[in-house]
Amino acid sequence: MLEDRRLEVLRAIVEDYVTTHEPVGSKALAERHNLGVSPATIRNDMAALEEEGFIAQPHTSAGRIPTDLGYRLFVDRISDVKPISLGERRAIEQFLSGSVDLDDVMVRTVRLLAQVTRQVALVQYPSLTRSAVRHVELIATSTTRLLLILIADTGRVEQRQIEMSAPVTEQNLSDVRGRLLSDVTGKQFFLLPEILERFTEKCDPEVRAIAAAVVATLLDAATEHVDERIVIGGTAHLARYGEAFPLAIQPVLEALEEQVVLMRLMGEVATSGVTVRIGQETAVEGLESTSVVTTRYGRQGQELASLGVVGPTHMDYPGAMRSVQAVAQYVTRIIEEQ
Amino acid sequence: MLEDRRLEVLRAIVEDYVTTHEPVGSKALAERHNLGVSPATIRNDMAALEEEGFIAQPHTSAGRIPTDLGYRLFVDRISDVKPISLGERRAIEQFLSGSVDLDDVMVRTVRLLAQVTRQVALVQYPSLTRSAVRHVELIATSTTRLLLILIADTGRVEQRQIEMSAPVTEQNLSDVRGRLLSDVTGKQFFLLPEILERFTEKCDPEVRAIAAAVVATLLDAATEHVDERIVIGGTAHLARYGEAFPLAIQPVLEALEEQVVLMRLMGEVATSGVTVRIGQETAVEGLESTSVVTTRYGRQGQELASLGVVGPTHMDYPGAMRSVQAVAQYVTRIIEEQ
DNA sequence: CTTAGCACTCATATTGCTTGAGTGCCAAGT
DNA sequence: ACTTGGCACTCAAGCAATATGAGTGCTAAG
Repeated sequence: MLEDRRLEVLRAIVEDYVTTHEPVGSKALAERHNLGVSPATIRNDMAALEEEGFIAQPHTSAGRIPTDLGYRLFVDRISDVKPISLGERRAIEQFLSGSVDLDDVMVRTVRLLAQVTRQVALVQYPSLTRSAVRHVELIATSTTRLLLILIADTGRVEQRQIEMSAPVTEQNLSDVRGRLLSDVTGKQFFLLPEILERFTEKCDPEVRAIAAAVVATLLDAATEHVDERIVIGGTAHLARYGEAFPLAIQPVLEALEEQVVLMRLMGEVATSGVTVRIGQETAVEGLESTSVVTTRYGRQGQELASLGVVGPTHMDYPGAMRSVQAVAQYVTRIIEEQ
Repeated sequence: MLEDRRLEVLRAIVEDYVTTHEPVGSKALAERHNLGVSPATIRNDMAALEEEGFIAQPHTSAGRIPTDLGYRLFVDRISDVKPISLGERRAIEQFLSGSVDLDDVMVRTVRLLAQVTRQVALVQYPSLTRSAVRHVELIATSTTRLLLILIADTGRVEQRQIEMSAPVTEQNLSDVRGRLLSDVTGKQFFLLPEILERFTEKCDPEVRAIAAAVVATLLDAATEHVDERIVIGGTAHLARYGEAFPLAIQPVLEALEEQVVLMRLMGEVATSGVTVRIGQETAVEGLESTSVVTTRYGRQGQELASLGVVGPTHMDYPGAMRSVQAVAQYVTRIIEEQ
């Protein structure tokens, strides 16, 4: 059918353009893909596709390149994401195994993802709000200084100093510590505000000052800049395009250094499946000519955070989607083992 | 004296080249700096400087640019590092104050340094070996799983999982924890191997398995990849040069993603003062056409780690040296407050 | 030792020209 | 109604020839 062949032509254009990075013409298409029709016919289809806004010409005497809309259609309707090969599977497994702690897992993951996709990779630390308290520790580092340590079941550790106006006795501290431990251990972080609401009141008057300070700090640490940390890797891949493309890398690098931007990229992700945002769709200044492929990781229904890649709009979408998904799967597993 | 004027000329060349990024000619020099001599005289001096290898001509009919050797001389003998202004001082202070934990201090510092110098900034986490144990915590997360947490007096936290073959009772754990705490609290990390050498033997036979595992893990965490973490920021500044210069940014970005390379950059630093490595002197593949300005931070005699910037050889050396030094001073102060 | 004068060099910019990839359209074919 | 070969047309990119001028080195005079 006609409509079908047009999609075939679009797919061929996207695939060729992604590999060659050069506008593709009707003749080349007819040669490289056996579409069973002549260049002239393809030209007609191309004219139609251009009319509909899926492809464009850089200049009159050049071939066509896909528009953002073209990539969109490609991703939505044409491409099929193949499962990863056994070899890749093994490589991922090997790369991630042997991590000593959460930081290590994050760093290895981002490197792996960057290497596999040959793009800039982003990995967000597991959210505190979506995980549970494994342990809380409260230590006096001097008579008026406390150190609060929060350990999540994902292996994430947060620490905060607490400055007390009056000296704290070991006994009082121990009292608060004990109550706190039994109240919060194993609980989900997002439940803490509720759970600790009446914590201070229930304590002996003697230790209320400590309790109040500790609860305040704990809630602050558990909620404030909860999902802030994002690891980036593979920025060198950006330079690969450098000269040849309108992809000026400075704004991209700048955008990648803005926590706020990254949070938006990683936050607005569908809870299931792989999210692809193409060009303008990223809605981020500096990333207008890049695409972002992300997915969530963590057990289903309790997704911890996101990871993904950022690359030029002419990236290998099926490949990126496949790798991102596979890596997310393995990270989920590794973190649950921690 | 003649020799003096030649240095003056070199300084003028370096300064002009650093600001304009274009080869500077004799005429322009005579106009912009009042050297009191004519362009012809300057040409003679330039010929001599070129003979000695301090400057070079990109091509016959162009002005001169400094060579690595020229920058070296400039840094060693000519430039004077002015103290930072009160405004800058305030800005630094304000930027760094209000950090909630060590991670926060590191991130803020690297951003600050990148912003002030407009270069790529590197900040190394405080070395464990050079700091002391503030606290050790040992927690059972299941009957056979322990979590060891190390807190340094710099605020740095390390954590490790310990997998036991046999179940561990709370009492035994408490025993080991108590001994460990009293043995290591306040001690310098580099003394730990010695201190803990006979730890296991001194324990009750019942808890020796635990003790052995804990000590092994602790020593591993305290010594193995001790200085590995380095924070990078301001990579977008690299792109500023991008097109216009032989500074291909890909190799630079690649080098900056290699922990080993970074360690070499940050490790080989004079214990006092600011270290400047120019071009080839960096002895790092990918950084041949960049310079690295680093210094150590931390109390004198007990330097914790290094920080610095990486930029093109035609950077503003006095400015970079000044900023690096100033930031190091403030970081030292902030970390000691932690 | 300094300086003016001058011939020389050579990267860069400009211009005009050629080439050819690729298109759009039309008329003929199935 | 779609497909296809033919053909005129467009225009970026490459190339050669030329012009420009910044900057130099050298020489001879001050």
